Amino acid sequence: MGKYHFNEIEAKWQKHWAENQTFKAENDSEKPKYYVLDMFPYPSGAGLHVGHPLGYIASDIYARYKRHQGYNVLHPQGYDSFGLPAEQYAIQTGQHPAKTTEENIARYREQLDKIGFSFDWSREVRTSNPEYYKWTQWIFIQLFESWYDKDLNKARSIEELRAIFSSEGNVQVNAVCDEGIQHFTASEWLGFSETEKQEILLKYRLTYLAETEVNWCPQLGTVLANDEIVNGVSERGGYPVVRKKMKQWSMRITAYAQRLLDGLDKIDWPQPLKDSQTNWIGRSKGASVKFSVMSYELGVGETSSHIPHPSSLEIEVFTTRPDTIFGVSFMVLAPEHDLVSKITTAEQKEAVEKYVEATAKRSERERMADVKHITGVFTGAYAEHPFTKEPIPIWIGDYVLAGYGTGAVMSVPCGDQRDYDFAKHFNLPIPNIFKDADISEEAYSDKENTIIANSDFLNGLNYAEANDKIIAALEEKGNGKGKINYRLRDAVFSRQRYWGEPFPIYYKDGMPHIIPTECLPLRLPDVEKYLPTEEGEPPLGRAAKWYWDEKNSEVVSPPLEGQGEDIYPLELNTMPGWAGSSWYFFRYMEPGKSESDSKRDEVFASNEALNYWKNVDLYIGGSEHATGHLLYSRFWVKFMHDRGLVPVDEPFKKLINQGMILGESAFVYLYPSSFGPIIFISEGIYVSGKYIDIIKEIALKVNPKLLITKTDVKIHVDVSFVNTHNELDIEAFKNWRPEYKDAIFILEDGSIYEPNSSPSGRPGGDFKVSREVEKMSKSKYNVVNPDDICNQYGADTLRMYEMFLGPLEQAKPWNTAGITGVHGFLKKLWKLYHSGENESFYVSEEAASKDSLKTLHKTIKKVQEDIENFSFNTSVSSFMIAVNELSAEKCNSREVLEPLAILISPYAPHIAEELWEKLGHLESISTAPFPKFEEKYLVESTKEYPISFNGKMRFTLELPLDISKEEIESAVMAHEKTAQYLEGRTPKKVIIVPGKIVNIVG
RNA sequence: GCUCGAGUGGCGGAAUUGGUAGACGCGCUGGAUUCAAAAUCCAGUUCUUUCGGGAGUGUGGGUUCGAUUCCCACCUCGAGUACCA
Repeated sequence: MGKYHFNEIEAKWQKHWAENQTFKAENDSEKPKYYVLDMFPYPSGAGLHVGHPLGYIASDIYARYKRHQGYNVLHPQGYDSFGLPAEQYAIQTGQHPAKTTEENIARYREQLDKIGFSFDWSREVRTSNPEYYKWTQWIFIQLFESWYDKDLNKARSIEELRAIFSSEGNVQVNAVCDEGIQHFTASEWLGFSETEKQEILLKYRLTYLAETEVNWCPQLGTVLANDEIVNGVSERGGYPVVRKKMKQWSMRITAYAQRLLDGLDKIDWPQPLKDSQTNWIGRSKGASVKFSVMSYELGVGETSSHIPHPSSLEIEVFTTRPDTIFGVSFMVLAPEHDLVSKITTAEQKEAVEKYVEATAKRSERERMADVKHITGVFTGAYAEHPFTKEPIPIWIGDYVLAGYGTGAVMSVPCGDQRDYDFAKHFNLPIPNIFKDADISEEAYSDKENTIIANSDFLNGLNYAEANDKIIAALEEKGNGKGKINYRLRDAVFSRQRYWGEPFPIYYKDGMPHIIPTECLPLRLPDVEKYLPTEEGEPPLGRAAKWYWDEKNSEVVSPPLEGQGEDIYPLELNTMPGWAGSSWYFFRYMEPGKSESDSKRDEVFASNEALNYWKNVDLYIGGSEHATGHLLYSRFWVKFMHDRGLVPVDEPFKKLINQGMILGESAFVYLYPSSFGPIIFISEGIYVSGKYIDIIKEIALKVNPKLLITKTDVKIHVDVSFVNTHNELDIEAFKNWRPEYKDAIFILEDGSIYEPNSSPSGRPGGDFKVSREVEKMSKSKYNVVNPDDICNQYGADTLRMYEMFLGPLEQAKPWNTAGITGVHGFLKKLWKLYHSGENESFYVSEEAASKDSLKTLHKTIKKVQEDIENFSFNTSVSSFMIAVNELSAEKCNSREVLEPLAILISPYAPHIAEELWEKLGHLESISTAPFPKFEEKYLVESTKEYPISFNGKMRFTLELPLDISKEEIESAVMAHEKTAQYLEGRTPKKVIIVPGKIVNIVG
């Protein structure tokens, strides 16, 4: 009875919470609302490891704390269940991803339930559920049906754009759209065919089709992510990968660049995260400048007939330093730049093509990171300097990336280090345009302290003056203008994959058309194989029925030759992972479908729900989402806000990043002997090097001539075979892999392992492994499973230990050995309430001691501050200190033990509920008011002053707190130890900070 | 390469605004209890030392009566880098 039976207690309360729907959020409540959300988990086949719940535990503590504070808390959970791993698994095994996803979710749920989270599961969402992705498709259609009005600075409906075109053409329209759209009048517009109109409208839509560069792997017939490419070849299979242009759906996120930047000031996010979004968006002020390509009559070299219209070609560059334009001595285009093939001369053709081909094999990241190898090729062509009219050689170089800016740079080697290095390497001129600047060794890039020289009308001006003057001159000449440039690129939205949302799009006369919203969801069709088709089309190309019958509004089989005139092919790509996760937080606001008032079938979320919950108050997740999910969802929310779909324009008010929990991998050293079984070497023997002689002895019996050399081979061993003392369970290890069955083990003491005769009596007691901290992953065999921890120590122990490991936002290694400390603490806590006979439950109704009340109140203060600062690790320490003190004081009064149970309940909810019930309460502890801190219990009358000499603390002295500085000084100077440390010197100065410190200088 | 973050005992980490460095826990050492083990309890545990002391928060400088904390330069590790989620 008296013992802490965590397994029974936890099962009992988890059942109680589920049956009573204790954590169900209300959409209609007198209480203030609070919305706590975790980043969407992807249900992987490996299940949860102890690193995953870290953030969930933190947010759960916060959610429970807020309930104690009297809030109506929404704390939901669901699954981001579309994604690549399930598809990869489907390719390997042929199983439908829906099936494996379902299984993975069931496993996740089971694991999550064991940890005792206070989730409102009635609101669960799954992105791969048609009931959910219907609305992802619906939002896509809203984007398709919208354009961005720069004058009003918001998204508007395409219908309004059509109306403008019909009444006044497009000349006055100030929109974010494709480049180079021709102007037309209202009457011209009305004269266009529907297909022509669609073609034009597509250039304005917020989601549109565009040619974008991708990593194409011809053998796999698919596009790869950068991290699926290792050393230029595919991670899977090792096939070559090339950069290739492909027509894909894009999202005009660049329309929102400035608003995404401005919005950062309104949200409470960690500064590094804001910084990374700021840098990602990359706003820079400068000028766009056009350089004409020179015809050969103006340039040098032979005349060349392959330039179609001499001087009509232009290279547009963006520069942040237009003031340095007179320092331009060459230009560099990205090898993929459209103009490259048009301007390259016959002599340079071969070299250029070779270079372009070589560049196509390099990844963007590789090109950015590699600054050591300077490469490039001269195109043979020249551009005309807009002011000096001098010819400027045009080069191509892979340090210029096609997707950045215009994919071309004007190179000013005296002012930019990369240009400088390029010029030095290829022996190009480096004209100096800075007064008194030394550019013999490196470029001079300081723009604040510079005076422009050798620059015609800019001579003698500083950066700001020159900048303004040159922009004015460029605008006057018509070959440039001041411009704000963003590094942010439009987001590619197509994936050549199966396991994602189908686009509600079909193609008619080559133009995309949307499926009527009442026909949604457009369900993902079945395919017999999850690979691309033989023609290199995405997997949806394999679907038997994947055509749209416009007349009957249904998905049909492909039409036979000459038949089915209203039947059109459906889009074969699917949406990316971030589609479903860009709006899911709104779905949770609407009650789940099991509720009678749920409107989930009619709307993505009802207005009442959206207006009640507004935005997420606290969002916890990893910083790796900084520029993906967290930027895309802000974009979608701003768009939805523009179109009046949601009342807020930022999704997450406060955000906290949690760090990664790392694993402690175990390794065994291996000698790959050629003369017999594999030999494994215990850590100590390996480190000392003594193993060589031992192996020689073994080898001697086989063949005395064998040469034994050192080994540095070590392999991962499953951490479940290793105990907390780093000792390997040899028998379990031998059974792990058939090839280890007959292996020889050299033990820590140098002896050879014999089954059943190990010195310690247990199998393999004396074989040690080495440890290393690595990412926790299945492939490293270092995964620790939370349900194992729950079974052995309980969920409350797991929750507290995860918090105890260290600061929430930092990465830290998991070490199961340390968990006993936290578990012991919970046992001690239990004991505090079981001081009766035979360890039975006992609390007294008598007043608590002064010391106990002091312990309680300093703990209330600390824990409250800690929760509000997300410093959960330090509050676990405070609980330990509190329980240690109360145990020493033999405290058993209700006055202290009752508030203590509430205090600890966000962290260890099961034991808290159990104690609460034993204290005589019938209601769950989850909404009991949080204890109130009272200063009066903490007031001190004296202070133990540290007395320092020259900043070094030497002794302490207890003095009343209400005495004056002078009194402190005389008390300190009168102390015998003071004289001892002064060794006869007279102090130069005595620094006294009342209540803090005394420092004697001299 | 670029951007951001982190370096404190054997280990995880603590230290409110610049004010007693190492709280709390693990591990380790010794002891109590036990036939024994587990569990539990008690004491000790930064290093060094001639036992007076001395050194000490990645390295080297600086500011200050006083620096883990502020400033400058550097080193190492980790994360992100646009189709992993």
